[in-house]
Amino acid sequence: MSTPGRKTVRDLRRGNRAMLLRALYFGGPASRNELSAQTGLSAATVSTMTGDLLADNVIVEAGQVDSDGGRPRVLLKVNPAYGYAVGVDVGETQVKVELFDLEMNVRARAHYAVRSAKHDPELVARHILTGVDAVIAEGEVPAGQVLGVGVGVPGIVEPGADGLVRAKTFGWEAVPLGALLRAGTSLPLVLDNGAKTMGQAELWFGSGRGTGDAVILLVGSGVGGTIVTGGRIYRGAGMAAGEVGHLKVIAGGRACRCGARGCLEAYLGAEAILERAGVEADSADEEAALARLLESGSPVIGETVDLLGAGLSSLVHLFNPERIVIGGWAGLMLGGRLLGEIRAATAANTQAQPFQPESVVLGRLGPDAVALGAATLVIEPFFGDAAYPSPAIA
Amino acid sequence: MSTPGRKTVRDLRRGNRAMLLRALYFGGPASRNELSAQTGLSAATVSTMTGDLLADNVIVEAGQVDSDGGRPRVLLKVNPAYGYAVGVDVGETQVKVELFDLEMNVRARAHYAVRSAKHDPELVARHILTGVDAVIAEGEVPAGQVLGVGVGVPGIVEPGADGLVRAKTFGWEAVPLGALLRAGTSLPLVLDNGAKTMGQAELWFGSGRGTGDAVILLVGSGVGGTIVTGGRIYRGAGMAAGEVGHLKVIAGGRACRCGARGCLEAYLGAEAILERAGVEADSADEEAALARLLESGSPVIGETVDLLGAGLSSLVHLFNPERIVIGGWAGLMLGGRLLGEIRAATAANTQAQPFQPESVVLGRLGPDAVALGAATLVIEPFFGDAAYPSPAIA
DNA sequence: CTGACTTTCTTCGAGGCTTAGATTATGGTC
DNA sequence: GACCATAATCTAAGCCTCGAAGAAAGTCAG
Repeated sequence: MSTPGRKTVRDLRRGNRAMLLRALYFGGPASRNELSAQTGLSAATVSTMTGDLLADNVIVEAGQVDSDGGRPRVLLKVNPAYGYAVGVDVGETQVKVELFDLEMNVRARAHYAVRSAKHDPELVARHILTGVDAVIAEGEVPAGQVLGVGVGVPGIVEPGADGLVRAKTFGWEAVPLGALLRAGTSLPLVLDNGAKTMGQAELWFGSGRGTGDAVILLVGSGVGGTIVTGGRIYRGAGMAAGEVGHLKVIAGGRACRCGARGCLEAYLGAEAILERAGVEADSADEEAALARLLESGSPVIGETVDLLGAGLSSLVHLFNPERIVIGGWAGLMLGGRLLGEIRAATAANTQAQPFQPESVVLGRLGPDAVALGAATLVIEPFFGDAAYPSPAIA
Repeated sequence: MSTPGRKTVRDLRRGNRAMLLRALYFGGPASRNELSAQTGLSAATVSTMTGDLLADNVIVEAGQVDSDGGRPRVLLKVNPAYGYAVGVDVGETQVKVELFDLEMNVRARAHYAVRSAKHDPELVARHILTGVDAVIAEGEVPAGQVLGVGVGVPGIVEPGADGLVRAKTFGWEAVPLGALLRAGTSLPLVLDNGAKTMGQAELWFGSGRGTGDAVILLVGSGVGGTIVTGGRIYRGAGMAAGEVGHLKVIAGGRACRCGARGCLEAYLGAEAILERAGVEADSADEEAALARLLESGSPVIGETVDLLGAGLSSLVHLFNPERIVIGGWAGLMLGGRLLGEIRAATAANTQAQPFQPESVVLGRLGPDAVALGAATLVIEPFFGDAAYPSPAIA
């Protein structure tokens, strides 16, 4: 058994405070009275608590609204300028650094091209660090108000202070990216898999919004995923859960770049699809090539849909999710034209009872959400009880 | 986002009380002092809380132990006679009803043979109800002390008051077993999939003990499973999660009795293995037949191990579990001789990083644990904050 | 313009909770 | 028998949330 193990009477207030902040953050502006109804807390408690939060400048007033013949209600909202978070997307071709306020409006950006196929860890770290300084300067944010830096990387991030990253596609074998960054900044750092940061973005602001149990698929050049249980990203015992790309669909089948055979990623990512169709394309023109292939009516596409359906069926039977979100540029391209076929293929592989075809939907945020999601990782502790496994912190 | 939403100061005590009971239940007898250390609660709190629990008769003293030259410590333990739970295993060939005390000692049993392939729901319900009365009478338990009846059934149990069960193998299509039982007893009822009740048993008392994230496989005639996240069984949005048997291993492959193709269960359960080997056997002598097949060195066995390895690999990549437990009579038979091969097959399909071959282990409880696990479902609320999705309650 | 009414928000006392520190209980050691 | 060590309980203090009562800030009829 695990130990939820809450303790003192003070944790109680922390928890309730977090709940109230969540209601305010995701439910938009609300009056004290509405908050009381939403959270179940008494009006008295809401009153003292909002008093504290206002004093701390975490929330601010946001206008008034008349009430039928009574005292008008004062609306409250989270103060977007209370703090800022930096989100970083370490991608195949570039490093993107963006500064967000608490409402996740972009305040500044910095992009650095990276020569494909050559991902020197130290260079990447340097890009990130200069980028962080640049966006903070450009965004004109007071020094103490940056809450932290979230970094979405390919591959698996090991738990631990060094932020060890293993990413086959980058040729990274236990690269201590966390330590490299730690040496150059004193801001709080959070590292996580890019597919998970993107999943977090879809969960908070996109198609996953409001769901407690969901699977979010990121189909780009390769395939990644995020599993949501109980409204939170599930990371497993060693932060490596949710590797949907290496779900087996045909045991002993096509070789995958991970070294094994028959993984979903051996059939589904843009790279695998193009290879299977015999199309040559380097990562720069994958997008155009995939679009052409889709138009051409190649049988490879039909096979791909079938295999995706089989994979989704496995996910349905294992997780019984409320929703399945397909994202990533290739996923959106495929799903944009073939969502009906994908749903049908899934249904064909799945017992009717637990599966609703309409639960398979497309992502709403586009492929740029990795940095956004990485920034939310920095914000998340605000709204949580922190009694959950968190991404690696360096 | 989900809403942990704890509220009043009273929930706090309930939570701490549950934590303390858990420590006592799973950690065996302990002194107040040890409890204080284990739970992190102050000695004073432990003192008042144990006072309450003693007054309520939930715990009892269990002897003394000298301490180096000081006041001897008084040991406390959960009172096994505080209450009793009935566990029911609705199996293919029989209905087993067993009465347990809080320490999960069996106090009485009643078994009812069921003619194979004919599972009249009303008959099953009648067997259960007579069985419940019989074991309570035989166990000589005071009327008010039976805490409830837990029932492990094949197939999927829908959430809701009627306890709707869907079990293809029984030909049950939305059978309201909960309602049928409700009509015949006023005891609290809990229904869940038999693979999950067994998983719960392994989690609490068997090979899964102490793990927070685990996958427990039940391989019998068919294949079922239990997924454990955060120390609790994960049930998904509609109680249907963890259907490991319908994980795809070869998309478009062999037909499964669920109607789809390529499921793990189309290759792995005793039924599927024997079919693939061309052995005729009805459910009564499946066990002997499988044993013979294993001795014979049939190539089917090697294939089976490979496919099991592929399936486990999928589970590793999705859940990153701390441990994988293989249980069920066929699973134990297979794993008993071929555990090394199974581990190797899994490793061959899996990236080295997140997977430790030794994390695949055999179950420790044998196939009789379904009823035991069902009874624990009745006990579980005692130790929990109940703010988690629970099995269907009728 | 005034007074009644409505609705929102704040204040206050009560009841609970956990904690730290003092106190009592219970044994051994010299 | 004096002294010490450890275990368990008692007491006072500080938080927390809640319900009820009161204050605030409008509307609306006459």
